Amino acid sequence: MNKDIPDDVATFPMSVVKELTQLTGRQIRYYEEQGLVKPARNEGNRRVFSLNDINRLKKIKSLIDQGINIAGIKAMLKDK
Amino acid sequence: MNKDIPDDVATFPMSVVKELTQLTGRQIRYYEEQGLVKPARNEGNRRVFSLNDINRLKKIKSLIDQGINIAGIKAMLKDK
DNA sequence: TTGATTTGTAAGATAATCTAACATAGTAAT
DNA sequence: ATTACTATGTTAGATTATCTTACAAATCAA
Repeated sequence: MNKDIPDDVATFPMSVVKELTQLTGRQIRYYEEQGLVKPARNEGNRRVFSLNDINRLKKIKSLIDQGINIAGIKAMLKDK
Repeated sequence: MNKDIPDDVATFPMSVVKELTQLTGRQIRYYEEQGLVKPARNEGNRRVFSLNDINRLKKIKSLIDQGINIAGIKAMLKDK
């Protein structure tokens, strides 16, 4: 009945992503700084995340929880 | 591969809902005041919308564009 | 014309997010 | 053990987003 929102369309603000991923804002920004995620920005320079971004962050969170460091995660997520 | 977000979970901020529905903030707040939508609120009293909310607003927008007034829309959307 | 409906706009307050900087615990290397 | 690096926390100050309330204006109905 409805058109849903594609996985690559950025619609989620930081607050929601923090809840959904169980990551802190600091962590999310750091992972972006490390090139692990590249959330879009709105006109006011606020980050806006897609479902793809969120799933990627969940994956990162999982790997972090397994004790894998950023270098390892970079290697594992080098592709899509 | 991914768990998506259920239609009734509130994750969208005003800014995104305005874009997705082509409604103004004023309109959205007015429709809420008229009982046509009931978005959730976060801890800071900001509105947070679910996909169901957005689809309902799109329906309202469509009816408004057809020249139907609030009373008419209320009648038509009285049920779920 | 009068009154109600619907939306715009503005003001002032509060919340959310941003960047940059410094602090710190943990890990690895020397 | 000391040093250096990694990953995250915390704080500060600035900027953006959203909230409520009020008043204005346009539209529609009586």
